[in-house]
Amino acid sequence: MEKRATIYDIAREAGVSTATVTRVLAGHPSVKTATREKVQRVIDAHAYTPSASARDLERGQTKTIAIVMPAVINPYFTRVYNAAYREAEACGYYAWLFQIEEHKPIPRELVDELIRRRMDGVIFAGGIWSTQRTGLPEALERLRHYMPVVTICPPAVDLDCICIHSDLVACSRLPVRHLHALGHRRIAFIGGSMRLNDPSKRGENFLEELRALDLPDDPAYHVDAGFDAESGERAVLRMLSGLDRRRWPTGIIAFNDQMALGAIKQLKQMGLSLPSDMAIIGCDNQFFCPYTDPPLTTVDLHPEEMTQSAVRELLLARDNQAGAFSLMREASLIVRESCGAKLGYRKLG
Amino acid sequence: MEKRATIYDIAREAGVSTATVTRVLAGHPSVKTATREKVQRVIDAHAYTPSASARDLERGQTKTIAIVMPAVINPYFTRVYNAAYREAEACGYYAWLFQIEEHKPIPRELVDELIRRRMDGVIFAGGIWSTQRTGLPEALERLRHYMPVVTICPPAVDLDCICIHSDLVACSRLPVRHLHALGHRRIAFIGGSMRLNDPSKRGENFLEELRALDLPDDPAYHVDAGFDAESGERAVLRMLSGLDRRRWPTGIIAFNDQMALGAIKQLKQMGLSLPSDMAIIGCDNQFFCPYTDPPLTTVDLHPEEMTQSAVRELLLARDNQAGAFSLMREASLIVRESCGAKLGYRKLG
DNA sequence: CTTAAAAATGTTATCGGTAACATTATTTTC
DNA sequence: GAAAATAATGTTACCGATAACATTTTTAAG
Repeated sequence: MEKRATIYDIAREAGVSTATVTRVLAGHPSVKTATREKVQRVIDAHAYTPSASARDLERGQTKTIAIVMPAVINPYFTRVYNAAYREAEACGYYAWLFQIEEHKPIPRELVDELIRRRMDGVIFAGGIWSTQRTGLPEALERLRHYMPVVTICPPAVDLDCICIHSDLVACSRLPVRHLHALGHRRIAFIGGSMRLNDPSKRGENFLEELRALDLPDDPAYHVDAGFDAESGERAVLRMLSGLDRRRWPTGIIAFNDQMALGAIKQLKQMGLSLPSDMAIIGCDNQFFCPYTDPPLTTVDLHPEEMTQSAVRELLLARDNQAGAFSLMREASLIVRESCGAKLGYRKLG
Repeated sequence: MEKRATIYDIAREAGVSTATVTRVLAGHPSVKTATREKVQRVIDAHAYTPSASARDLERGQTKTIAIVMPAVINPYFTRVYNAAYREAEACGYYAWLFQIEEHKPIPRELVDELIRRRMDGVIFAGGIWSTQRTGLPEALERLRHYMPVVTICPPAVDLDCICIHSDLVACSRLPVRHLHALGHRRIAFIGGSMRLNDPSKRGENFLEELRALDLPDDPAYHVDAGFDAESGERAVLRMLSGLDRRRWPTGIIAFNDQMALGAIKQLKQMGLSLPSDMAIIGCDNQFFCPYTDPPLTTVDLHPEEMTQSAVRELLLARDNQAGAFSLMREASLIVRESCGAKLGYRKLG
């Protein structure tokens, strides 16, 4: 690779000092037009681009924020990442994604790397971590000395940082009430169960909603599973095959849309027709929801808006030194046809 | 934020020189055990992490490669990104994703940023760019002076760099032959048409396959569209509504799985039953393919493997100074049920 | 035409590491 | 026990920018 021109080369060739070159680069006003043009010509001639390492070293900042998330294979995280990238860009920053494994501790090495690379801030996202097992609090404790941190995840125990999250109570209430309003009485939940120490408490919230409506909270109506489509299949199979047909639920709420996808397949395979024999609701409003058969009713957590707030608050926190606080984003039910209703967009309190 | 400890602080406190600290950091053998331990204690006490900016500046490399791609909203690119991240990590590098807009020119500002940030290499990915309009050749010309470049995209005109691509002829041949073998004679193609100056030539290849098999290459059998599910819907509607029912194709090949998703919905909406009334084939083997109804037969381009090669070749190119060459990855047909066949996995020559 | 004020430019310490080279301490060898 | 070899550590120039401060040039004021 070629030897790069440095600011000294440019200064020498333009017959000025490096300070003047810096001024031209920064668009500083106190440079004579003639000088500016002369320097600019040399810059252009060499296609000179100043070294970010050198600048960062001197300035003590990198104009870069880190996003730490589980694999972007999951479309939800794809949306988070995209929103972060765009918002950062709009604020004159770059976003850098660091992937972690969903259910493993955050590697110490990664935390070090974020500090080494002098990130101007970090966003941790991940709705389904168990904060205990991932060691988020410890990572946070270390990072907070060096950079502001914002999390996009359930407001779990004593995370001493800015926390953006969605209304996870509504996230359970909306679908339960929707099904209830449509006449369903036996409602089940698949995935991300309470037994997994799920900080989002989706399972617990689900149960509470059932109780609030005097519906049966039969333990057979919620089963553990992974978070992908195949888990959805398995969960449905496991639940229904263990249950006398007369006790089958009439509606199923899935932890996310992928699981709903799998559930739909399994239900059809068992000979049920949807939505008449079984209603189903997903979560996340993924791109494929309008294209399932029947189109999937789901909950939208508005990850883009949450992420946008996260980036803004992060950048604000750099200056303000603001303490910990949390911000909640409401959830919306997106009604399609998988519950038999065809009402367009609608919110339930 | 806190003042960070520097290598000088550590050296002073440990009563050694900075060189010794550097040696301890690098695990250099010629440090007495006692000294090493003493220094390490101070390092640990301060949780000292050396500045990457300073190191990069001195070393002239960043241990970072850039991936430049259209939005990762598209699951295909998600897979590319993931594979790149993993492979880079396995090689001791970090991967940094930079997003661009699919059909707009690569911003000059982005190219500059890659140079400024002293990336150790760049991978451009994107199957569907028109290289002319994106200005890839120009970007490449500028970048190649500073870092090795690898593209994962159709081997378009005179890209003077390492180019990894999939067998795009097979990508058209496989589905056409599959349908032909199942008895289909009127076969249509939706999306990414030749009129768009598509460097992947999927449309052209499709036509050639038809001709090779003496099948009708009626222009009504291929329609332009975008690349998402909605485009698939529209494309099918447009094609079929413009065609006398007796001339309808019996099989449709979609540019990608999302389009196939839309096509399926539209076909069902028109009252057709799949696969008996219409066969359909997608491309990319996305996660949702097994979950469409019927499960979608598709082509797998093996993006993960391609990307892995891309990263390896890129890192190799740093040392070897190797010239331009290209590497092709074969495509596989993944047979499910959307064409009426249920054969499991199978390849067609 | 001075002189003060303002504008333009230059000088240089600094950011935090690395590593070549120099120096000092410790062994080894005879 | 002195010289030579080796091990351990220190000194310092350098990487390529930035910006505070100093200096020179130009303009304005009297």
